[in-house]
Amino acid sequence: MKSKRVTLADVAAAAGVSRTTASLVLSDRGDELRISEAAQQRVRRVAAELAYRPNILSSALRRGSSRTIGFVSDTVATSQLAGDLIKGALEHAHRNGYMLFIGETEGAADEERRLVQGMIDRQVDGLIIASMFTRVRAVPAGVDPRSVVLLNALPEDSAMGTVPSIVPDEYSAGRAAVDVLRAAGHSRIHLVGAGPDRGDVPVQTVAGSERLRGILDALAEDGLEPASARLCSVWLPEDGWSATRSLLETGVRGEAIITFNDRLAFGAYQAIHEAGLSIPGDFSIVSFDDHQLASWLRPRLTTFALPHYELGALALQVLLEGDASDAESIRRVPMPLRLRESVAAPGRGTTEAASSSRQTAASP
Amino acid sequence: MKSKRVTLADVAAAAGVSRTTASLVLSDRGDELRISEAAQQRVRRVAAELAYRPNILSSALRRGSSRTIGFVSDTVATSQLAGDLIKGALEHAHRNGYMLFIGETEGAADEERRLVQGMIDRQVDGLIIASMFTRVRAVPAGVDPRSVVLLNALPEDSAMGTVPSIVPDEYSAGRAAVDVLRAAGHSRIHLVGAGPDRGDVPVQTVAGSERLRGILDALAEDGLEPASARLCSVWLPEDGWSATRSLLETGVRGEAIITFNDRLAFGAYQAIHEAGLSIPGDFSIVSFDDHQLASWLRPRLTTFALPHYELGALALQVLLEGDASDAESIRRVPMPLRLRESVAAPGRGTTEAASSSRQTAASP
DNA sequence: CTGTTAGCGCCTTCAA
DNA sequence: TTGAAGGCGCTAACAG
Repeated sequence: MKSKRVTLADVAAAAGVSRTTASLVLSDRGDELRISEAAQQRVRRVAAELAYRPNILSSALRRGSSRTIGFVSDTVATSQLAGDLIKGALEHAHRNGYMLFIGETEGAADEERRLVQGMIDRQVDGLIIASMFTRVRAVPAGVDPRSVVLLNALPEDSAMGTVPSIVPDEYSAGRAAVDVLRAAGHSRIHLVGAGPDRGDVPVQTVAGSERLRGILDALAEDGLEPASARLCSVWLPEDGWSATRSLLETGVRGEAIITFNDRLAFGAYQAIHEAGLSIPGDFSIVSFDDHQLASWLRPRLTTFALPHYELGALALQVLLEGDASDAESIRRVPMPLRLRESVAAPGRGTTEAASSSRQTAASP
Repeated sequence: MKSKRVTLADVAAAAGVSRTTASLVLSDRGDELRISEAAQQRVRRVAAELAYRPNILSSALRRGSSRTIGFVSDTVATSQLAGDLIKGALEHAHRNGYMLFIGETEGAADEERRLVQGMIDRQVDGLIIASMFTRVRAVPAGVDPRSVVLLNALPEDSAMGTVPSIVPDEYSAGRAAVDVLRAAGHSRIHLVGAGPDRGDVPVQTVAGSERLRGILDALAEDGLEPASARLCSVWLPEDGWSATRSLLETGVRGEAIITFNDRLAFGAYQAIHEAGLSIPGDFSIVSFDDHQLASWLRPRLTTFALPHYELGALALQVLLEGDASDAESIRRVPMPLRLRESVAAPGRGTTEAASSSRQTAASP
């Protein structure tokens, strides 16, 4: 980068001491090893004057630690939902003097191998293996399990307990979604995206099955079942739209819907609005993710937020603290409720929340 | 990371040659320096068997290049719009054997200084200084201008010409937005977000003033002016909603709107729909950004895409190729048109595009 | 054709 | 209290 770099030897020479002395002073061990106050002052002053900066590469070579962490994800950096995953990890890293390498694999195993290898070649102190959506995945081969953490991913059975794992607490959020609607007085709750049985979820989505499990458990405790459920193999607005249309055709009104994510909810809003119905007057809706969209919709969408920032920060913290080998190696981070205007008491008609002046499905 | 690392010395010993020989063979200079075929084979075989990987830190120390680039942005990693900026840079880097450090400053100057410094301490070969939205900004102090590129940012006058800069071609997109509407037969074009005069843009947005300049120039060439214009100091859905409502109150119908970004367009859709009007029957809309949302709206939104991926990739390419010191140091990347269903010929009533079965503003 | 020697910049014994 | 020497892993000069 820069042609001429100031080295420790330069500082030592300019201060008239040996490299050792300069090194000790600058790593704050001068007092400990009783180096004369005068010499210390001189070294510090000269270092400041020359704007000396230790070369981390050489110190890494000598001491083993590069103060660098690798962050490898399938496609997390690019997804908006998960940008905060990186952000949490980055900020925590920088606060502690660490730098982060970022890599995206697009799900390709050989690309993952190359990225992980490239990071190890650069002597990273640890690796975060992240996934955009929560899923079960293998730990890359050939890495020291003591310095890896899975982020938004669960280890395969074989690696269970050997590698720490950070995931959102989807199960509790599922339960809480039911609680919100029950508290508003609803007992007829329709599901859009998954259900009615535990196995009725899109393939490979941990979030789906955990949310569903939480919902069914919470309902069961009140002796209830979903009023209806529609499985969508993909969770995009379009899918939410069709599922909700199909629900509307059954003629139900004044009940509640849990959509399995906010994009499905967006589609549900559109379908309900097209049918000339209103939210939350005709349907209360609760969702998951807290996509940016959720607060753009009108009425604003009640949803459980994926705690991306916290997940990312925690991953780094676990990695740095290194107390990885706890028995409790899976950490579930709470998904906070964003209580907004899409929920009201059951029954057709205008409710307090529904009486706002801006009523159409998608008005701001 | 790993406790025991295979070193070049290990390979040399196992192959029964000196470290130099091993080094030469493994860096493919064996033939050049005429090392015996037998020795080369042995070295390669042993290296493969031991899974030898050169330690890039030590080679960086010796040779100067760490095959690592620093990417510092204000808040780009977290924003969805700009995730592809990083992606473009990452992929181009990885394809060329480079690794990327990522840093986010949140716009804080001292944080930026620390991050840049942290990267230089790790001997990065170059720096990409990125901005989430296009703006004019200073080059960080103390970095070699030959190894820096500004991404989605323009250098201050003082640094103009010394540092390459990669930005979207907003001006041409502004012109092209007018062209799209003119080609559809529109001559009455309303602006939502900026205008009517060149100076009427939110502060500090290069995108705003360039888009506006392009629009006004293109109109002027046909002897036209905007039919109306509404400046919004912020470009969120809410702002587009109010501006569009105010436009609707003037009673115009069957004309065209250019919104200055897709979130404004989202608000415009909502307002038009609330008024019981349709797109593109009552209003044709053209926008900028190609936000994810644009293809979720119904009818899908015609918009000019920010070429984030290309911007990021080009930044890296310019950095690696090092032909930075061209006279032409600002590179403008075209913003491709995403022609969708939100544009039709002027005049109230159902048009071919408007006759689709799904007509409400926000239906999927 | 191959090995020896000498650093890159830092840290860490070990002597003085 | 300070300095000399050696080595982390790699590469480049220079011999042989």
